[in-house]
Amino acid sequence: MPEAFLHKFQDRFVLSPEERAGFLRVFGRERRFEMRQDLVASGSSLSYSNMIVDGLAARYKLLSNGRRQFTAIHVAGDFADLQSFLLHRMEYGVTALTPCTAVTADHEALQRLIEESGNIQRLLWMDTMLEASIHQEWVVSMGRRSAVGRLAHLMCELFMRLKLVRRTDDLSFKLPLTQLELADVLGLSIVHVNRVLSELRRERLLTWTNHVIRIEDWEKLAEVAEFQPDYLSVHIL
Amino acid sequence: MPEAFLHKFQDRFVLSPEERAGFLRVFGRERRFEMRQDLVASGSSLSYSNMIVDGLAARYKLLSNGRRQFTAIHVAGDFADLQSFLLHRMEYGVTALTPCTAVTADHEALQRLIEESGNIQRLLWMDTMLEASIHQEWVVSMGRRSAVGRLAHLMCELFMRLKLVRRTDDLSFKLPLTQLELADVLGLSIVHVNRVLSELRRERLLTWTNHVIRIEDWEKLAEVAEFQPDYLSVHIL
DNA sequence: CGCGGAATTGATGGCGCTCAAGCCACGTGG
DNA sequence: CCACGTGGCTTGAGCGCCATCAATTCCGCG
Repeated sequence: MPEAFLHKFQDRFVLSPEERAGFLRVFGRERRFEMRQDLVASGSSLSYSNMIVDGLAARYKLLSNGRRQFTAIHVAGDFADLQSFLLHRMEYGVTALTPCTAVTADHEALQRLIEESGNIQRLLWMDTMLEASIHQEWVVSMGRRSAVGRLAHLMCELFMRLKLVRRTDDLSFKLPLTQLELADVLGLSIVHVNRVLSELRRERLLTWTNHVIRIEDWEKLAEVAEFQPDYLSVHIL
Repeated sequence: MPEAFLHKFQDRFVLSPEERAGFLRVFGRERRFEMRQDLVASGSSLSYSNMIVDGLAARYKLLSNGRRQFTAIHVAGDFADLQSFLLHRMEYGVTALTPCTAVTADHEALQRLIEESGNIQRLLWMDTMLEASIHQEWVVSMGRRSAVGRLAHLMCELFMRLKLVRRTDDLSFKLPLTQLELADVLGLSIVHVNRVLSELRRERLLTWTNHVIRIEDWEKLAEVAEFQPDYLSVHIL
């Protein structure tokens, strides 16, 4: 299942068969998490990192009087906490947004793998750079996009990322979040998320029923979002 | 001058004398940029990367009808566009916020260096992870902090980062930006930045005169900002 | 059927935006 | 020396987006 990770890089990065095998071998036991269960607590130190292979997980930080902000959403093929490998101490928590399964990469094994293959280290480095790109785009969203644009942009992004790892179905994908969680992703209030959603529905850009997002009008949605997929290093669709 | 880069990691990461020498050798000619001159244009491909050695630079993205959002501020010791090394195409612009000098690291030389020393590749990887941490904290700021908290937090962050590379003087540091630029960093309007600044001044938390920020009350400023410096992987002050 | 969590809708208020005007410092040229 | 232009800062008025609070309604599930 960790193959999803490799899908993200498509033809941009090819490993030799041995590297590929070595990479896949680094992943150990599979663990299952309930919705809302934390995979990793903020402040902890770990001897392994988690890669999501199914479901959605998210990083979050808490502020005083209960405010919460998600800083990243992880889909299949994403490392949730590679930070713990390099920086030794997590400064955010990771929680399961949906029932979610992860495989672990033991840090010592990862270390050995990297020493054998600088190529794989480069691949992991590239992955964190891609993450950084996404963070930056979120900064743009929160700073300069309207609530509608922000939501539209997130939906475009998730669609593209899920498509890369083959978790979409035509123009729709599973998104079993609550509106509260979406609010904490977007930096909005739950009530306003509701209204913005209804606006996108009214304009026939997308629907969200039974926990499934269906994009009704990709062109218009991308226009409202001012979505430029370059930052995902993707060149499809 | 690229030594500033190494300061950031303090004792967390030590290179052997040879690695250190090799690392420093990779940097070539020094280039000087005027205020508001672009070091790198969005969309370009480069054969080298820029490390800031003096002044301030910033990444930005533009949206329709003139909106601009800075996604990162770079101080001495920061790579402005390491992205071009791994991803080949810049998806943001980099501009000089102040007169600014940079040294270039040729990609081919960088490549050779990395092949010799996985340790250095690890160091660079760590640097982009640190960047990602900062981006994430910005997301938290923009999503869940008030305008006052946001500005306070930025000042705390800049102070710590500049201190690490020895660009502070007691509790003050040079920050020769305009309020417009600050607005595009914080995702606020210029008018509101002005008001928020005057509030911090009124509360005697900081002053900003002659392009110098002076923190008058670190404790209170950090409290208003809810500043937790862990994300900078710094353990001083 | 009844419960509880989530979604929706309405009312109200405030933070932060826009527009507009005025101020100040600085440089330039008559 | 003054007139003028320019760029940045400051302040006020008014408004709108989005938050908060409070009801209801919807829906899945025991």
